[in-house]
Amino acid sequence: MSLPETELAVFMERLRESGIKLTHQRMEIFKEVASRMDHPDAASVYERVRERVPTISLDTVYRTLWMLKEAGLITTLGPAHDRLRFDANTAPHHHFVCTICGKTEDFYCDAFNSLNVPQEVNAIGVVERAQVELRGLCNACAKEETK
Amino acid sequence: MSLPETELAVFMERLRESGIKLTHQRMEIFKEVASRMDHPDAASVYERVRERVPTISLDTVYRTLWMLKEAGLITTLGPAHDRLRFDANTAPHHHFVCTICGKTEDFYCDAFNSLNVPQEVNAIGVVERAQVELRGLCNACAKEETK
DNA sequence: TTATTAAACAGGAATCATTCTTATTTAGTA
DNA sequence: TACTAAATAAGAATGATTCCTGTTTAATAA
Repeated sequence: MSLPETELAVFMERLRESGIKLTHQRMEIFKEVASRMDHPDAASVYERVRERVPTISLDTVYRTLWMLKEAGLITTLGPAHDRLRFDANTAPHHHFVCTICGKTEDFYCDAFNSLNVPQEVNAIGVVERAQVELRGLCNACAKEETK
Repeated sequence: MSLPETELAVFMERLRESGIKLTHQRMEIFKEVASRMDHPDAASVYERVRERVPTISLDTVYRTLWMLKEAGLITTLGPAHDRLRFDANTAPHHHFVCTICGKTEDFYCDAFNSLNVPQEVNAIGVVERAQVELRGLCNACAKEETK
């Protein structure tokens, strides 16, 4: 529940320098998502923040989370902003995911195929497969960016 | 478009040994998803298969894709069967994802923080972050499994 | 080959997450 | 304290996915 002073200060500074208004709602949403070590979905953030700000809307939660992502203060899990995708490539391979358009490309790398899983993970579960996920800008989106 | 004989044989054998009926629809859906190197969503598979089997339903495509995943013939991208999740952990870390329940846990590993990205990837785009994604069974689901 | 039956199917309705629209409120500034 | 562009709340709309129900079919055995 407790949040380091610095994190909150970075958040406020980041908004100010981008000319984004610092609202009560944004403050509470950021505090909520930053204080949680699980990976909450929007509905879960909404439920919790609502205890403190009963009139908040789900739409505001979504808008704020995307804004935080835009500002580089949080990230999303899974292919960005996109729907479920299926993969029939059963050979060992890895993924490059564009953080803008969500495009996912396979690539191959022997070194990545034989990663040594750390002890620590055994406490969580049994690993069946290890994949490297590279996130960045694909060439098409990089071209857009330079405008 | 062409699909190695062996892949199709494995598919048919896998269904037979599980007592799952080999239908025309399942055959076409598997052939479609197995022959594509992109990562199609259900709607895209549906559109393509419909050219050959005009009466097929979207529901059948979904059911069949999940069945193929259950049988280990395909995988899904992103957190399993689940919605978009947000992550405020900005420190370098990695993920363990349970393939059954979709639960995602952070873990830390210095060796994984400094992976050498292969040349090949430069042709795709610019990498901003490298994360290892371990997939497997979490302890809770493993316990369920042993029944 | 034909009959039987449980499984699978098609089609449409229902659900659920996410986004959009619009009228109202508010943070930042003068 | 007043002004204004930006942000909000509420509910409608959209879009993906799943459920429901009556019909069809693959697998099996006579």
